[in-house]
Amino acid sequence: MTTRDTLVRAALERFARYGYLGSSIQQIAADVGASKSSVLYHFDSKEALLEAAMAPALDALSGIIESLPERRDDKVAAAPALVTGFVDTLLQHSAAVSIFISQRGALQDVPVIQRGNELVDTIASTLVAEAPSTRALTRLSIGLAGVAFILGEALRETHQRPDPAELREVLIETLLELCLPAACTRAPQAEMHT
Amino acid sequence: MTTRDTLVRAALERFARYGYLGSSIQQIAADVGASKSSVLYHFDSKEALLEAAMAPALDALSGIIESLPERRDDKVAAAPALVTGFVDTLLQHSAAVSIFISQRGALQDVPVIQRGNELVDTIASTLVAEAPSTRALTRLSIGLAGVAFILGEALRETHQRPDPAELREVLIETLLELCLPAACTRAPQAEMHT
DNA sequence: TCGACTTCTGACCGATCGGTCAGTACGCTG
DNA sequence: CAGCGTACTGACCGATCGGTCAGAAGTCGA
Repeated sequence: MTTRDTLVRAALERFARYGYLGSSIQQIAADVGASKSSVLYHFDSKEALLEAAMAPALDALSGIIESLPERRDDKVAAAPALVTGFVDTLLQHSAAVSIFISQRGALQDVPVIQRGNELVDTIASTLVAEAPSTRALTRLSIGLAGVAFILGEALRETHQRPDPAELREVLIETLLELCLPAACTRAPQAEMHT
Repeated sequence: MTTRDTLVRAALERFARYGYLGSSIQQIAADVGASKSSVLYHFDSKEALLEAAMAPALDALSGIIESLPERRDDKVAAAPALVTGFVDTLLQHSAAVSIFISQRGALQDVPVIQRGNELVDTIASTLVAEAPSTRALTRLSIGLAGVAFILGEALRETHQRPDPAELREVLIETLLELCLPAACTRAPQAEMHT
């Protein structure tokens, strides 16, 4: 593995755990036994390092939504496979996903974050294209943000690590449940109208 | 309104929007037309300012879980009212909730964040006391994190602001759905075992 | 052996950070 | 008026930040 790749991995972990603003180039360099100058030799700036670290995840998600419009037959039937692939991609890039979800507010001026925002907008508008109700959009947001949060939580060393396979199944199932319109009615609906 | 209260409000908004590490005392002071020294006169440190800003939200949530063990009759029947009160509290303190959820990783050494962590642990263990399965816990986490994310998103000026009343209902309904064990079986379960 | 290129480093720079401190303006009480 | 506590400020401090730069060390082909 090249020094550059090592730095990207270290940066990804640091940024996910302590935040982009909470991580210094010095610390990332120390993590891999290099100097701050070495980091700035491989990457033009701290932002460039963040971009290099986030790029694979963004590319993977871009790939998913590009191959999306092909299957147009039955949305409900296609949903499980779609959500499964989506969750697997999120799991593969959990650190980057966690960085994006929890820090996109503070980093709204960073280009790579803006690219992520556009990507999310595309996903959202695609998934709820035919029923862009506030309700559907909100449920989808809860699902995506919740899943991303779990991903970020899973890569911390505290608490016990859940079984990855079981986690994957629960994520897929829950996201699917939030994504599809509620087919079966809930029993007690509280005192809400509807 | 006293200068102190004004500063707390400004800090809450800054911290939620740009992150604790992304906000300087100088900026918060400028938001209210005061000087940096004035901020440090009212609060011993930047951490103390964060604590003062988060305290009302943490106190409110503490109040909720303290009044929890009283109703022990039927968990399922009590859930709607409980979740409703919970969501309303989160809505009242949306900025603080957003700060906590998205920055608790980067601020894990800050005492007020640790207090929040303990609070969340208490809530989680209380809500899934009788069925502490990974599944139930994960679903609950997704719901809480998702709702908190929506809250943080709602207080940004970008995009259109959704109808508060409708948002509240969707949040309650969705959280309730994720909280209660799935009473009715989903139709297509994909190619997962189980 | 001699450059040329890549990789990497320590020294250094200006800016900004959180925080300290001496001092000022003001209102109240005696 | 004097004295005192509250509210507030500008000047200043050390530390750390991201980033620049000149140069050292190694490799490689001519």
